[in-house]
Amino acid sequence: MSDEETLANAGIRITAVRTMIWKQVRHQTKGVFSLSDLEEALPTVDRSTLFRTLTLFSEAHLLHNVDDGSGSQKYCVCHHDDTRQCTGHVHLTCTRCHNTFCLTNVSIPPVPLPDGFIPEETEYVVKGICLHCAKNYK
Amino acid sequence: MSDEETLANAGIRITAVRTMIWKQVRHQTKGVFSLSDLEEALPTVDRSTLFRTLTLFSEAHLLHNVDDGSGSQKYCVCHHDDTRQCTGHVHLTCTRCHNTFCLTNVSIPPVPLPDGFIPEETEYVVKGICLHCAKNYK
DNA sequence: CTTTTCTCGCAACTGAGTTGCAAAGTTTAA
DNA sequence: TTAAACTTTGCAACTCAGTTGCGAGAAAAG
Repeated sequence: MSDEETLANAGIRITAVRTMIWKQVRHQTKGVFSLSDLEEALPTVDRSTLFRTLTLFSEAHLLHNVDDGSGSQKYCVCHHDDTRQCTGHVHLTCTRCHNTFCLTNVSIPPVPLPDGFIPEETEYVVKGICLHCAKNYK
Repeated sequence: MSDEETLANAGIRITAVRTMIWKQVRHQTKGVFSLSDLEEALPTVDRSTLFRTLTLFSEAHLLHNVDDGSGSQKYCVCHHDDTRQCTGHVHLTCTRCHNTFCLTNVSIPPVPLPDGFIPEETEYVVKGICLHCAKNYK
């Protein structure tokens, strides 16, 4: 499926800017990225446009939002047809390089919740030092 | 133990402002609070002073920091002598009233981590609707 | 081809966090 | 007890991420 088809299938109108953003988002190395990461990669596109486009993609379930506790919103490409599969897994955040990684194959173990609380979404984030940083800075 | 003794025991120099902040922090109703909450409760004290004092208390293990994914730093009074017991439990965040609650008796179930990753801290946050909001807004 | 609607970039603003600096307060030591 | 040294506080200013209003230009509809 081409990039344009992916957007069209999600009900998103195709423009040059949106296609460019989608290509960048799909082909970047980081699994989880922030608005600032994207800003750096695409300096010709305005911050507000990036923000609005990410919001659009997120609402269309092409991306999902990740709260990694860094205080800034992160995004991650959905690789499943079912959006529900995209959330619900564990994330790792490196306290040195500040990258966040998805453990897509590790789902979040459930915990008992108090009666009457209606759960909507769960975040499980492990902060620590990633393999790469542990090697280089040790 | 008096409020002043608590501060002194933690190795914190006592001042009128610090005592005032500590009293407010201990006697407030919310379990988990933000800098803004405190600002509202103590309008005579400057934001920067509140910030520096919270950081000080946190370093002295009188408080601990909570990342609830709201994008703003939250704090919570430590009720244990051992700081380690203060973290490691599950938090609930209400998406309606934006309050965060500690489930101090529910510890975070471990997950398998990739080899070489050195864990430091784990956040487990369940977002949803709290009992109170579920009743009132249903 | 013209009208209507959508998209984009610019500028400006919000809110949380943070810092430099000088004034006020506290401690130390003569 | 008083001067010097140090600490704490408030003010102002700044950063950074996110967000919004608006007008110009692009795309779609008729």
